[in-house]
Amino acid sequence: MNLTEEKILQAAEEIFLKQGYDGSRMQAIADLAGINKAMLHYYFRSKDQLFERIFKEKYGGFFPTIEGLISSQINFIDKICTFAEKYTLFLIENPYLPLFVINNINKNPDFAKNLPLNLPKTLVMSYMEDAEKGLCRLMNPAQLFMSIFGMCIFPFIGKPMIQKVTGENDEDFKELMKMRSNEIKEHIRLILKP
Amino acid sequence: MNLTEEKILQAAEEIFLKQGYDGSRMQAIADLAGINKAMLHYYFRSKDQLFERIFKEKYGGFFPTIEGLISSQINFIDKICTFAEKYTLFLIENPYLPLFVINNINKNPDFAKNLPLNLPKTLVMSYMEDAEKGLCRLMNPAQLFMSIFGMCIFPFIGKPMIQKVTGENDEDFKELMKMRSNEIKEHIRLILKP
DNA sequence: AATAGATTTAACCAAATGGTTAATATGGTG
DNA sequence: CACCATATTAACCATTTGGTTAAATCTATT
Repeated sequence: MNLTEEKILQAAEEIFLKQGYDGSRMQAIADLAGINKAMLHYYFRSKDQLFERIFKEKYGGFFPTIEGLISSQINFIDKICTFAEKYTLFLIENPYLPLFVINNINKNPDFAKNLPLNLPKTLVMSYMEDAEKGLCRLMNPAQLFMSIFGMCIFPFIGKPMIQKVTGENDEDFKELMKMRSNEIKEHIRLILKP
Repeated sequence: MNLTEEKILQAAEEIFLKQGYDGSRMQAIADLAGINKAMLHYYFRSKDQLFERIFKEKYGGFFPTIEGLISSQINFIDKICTFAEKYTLFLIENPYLPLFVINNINKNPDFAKNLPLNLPKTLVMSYMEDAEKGLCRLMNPAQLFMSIFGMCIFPFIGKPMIQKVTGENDEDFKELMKMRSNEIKEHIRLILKP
């Protein structure tokens, strides 16, 4: 992979993630990459193709696959708590990802077709097993996972609002997020305790 | 308020809410309203002003004010549960609102300045009072409210993904949402039980 | 009916934007 | 060096888009 191509991808990622497809300008990407606009088309033909390249690379990470964890044989509560922790740490490093992915799937629901569903499906199965054994409270798994993903994702899509309510600056917010995973784990345990 | 003006506002609301500012075309709004594009500028001068009109009208509803409820003297757990129920019902009727508001506040954080903060602030105070009395578990209120709002909002911003995972159609999804408020109330009670 | 003011329309405009092209530079290879 | 493919650039193009204008139509008041 050549240097120009990489500079373009890096710039495109930054612009597309923050501005979305409609809000992004090819010229802005070129400027950020420090190259001529024609290079974008030389390497990626069109805005659509450049965007799709970034999107496909990024949205797979929406349900980050933590292979070893989800297929391991530990009990569901520990498994989902570990997942929530790793997911939160992942989102701290990729704070723009949730809104980016959500927006593009809402705009073009066809993209959802390619979503890697193994993670949520494996988790649901893992939950059902333990719930039937009486190891966790029984409920509709969709309801459970909406709550869990909501707790994990909301801070990152609602950051400006949260900061407005709490009056925190970015440093405070990062601190709040560091403590977030412990709090989520606690909430999950309370919800699932039989 | 004259008829043309109302038709414009109705069309603008539909387009802006679903497509966002950048994705919306003045021509599309005019077409939907069934009038000439020049009328948009005649009544609202510019796209920005038309958008701001819609946004200000809509985003106040992100924290729907339920005056009687938040200032009532019932215990916090019942109060927040009732709030979650009413909020969910409100979102079922306004499913595009969360993503719309979130996107525009993320794009232009200055808008957060005008957010009506009385609702969250009153709720936090109400929580602190009861927590100190030992009526609910003590924790960082920001963490609590991120979980609650996350549980309420996530289904509406993640709808296409949820449907992909569960394989549900729109009818099924609406049914799932009807049961959502009971589930959230249960989760909140479990999280807050002292 | 005549006048005046508000409303509506078709045609137009300038800027922005995604995309193309033709010419030029660059770097490796015989 | 001469050659050739690749990489890069400036200038250009067609379309889209927000916005304007001048003329036409409607509405009420005298």
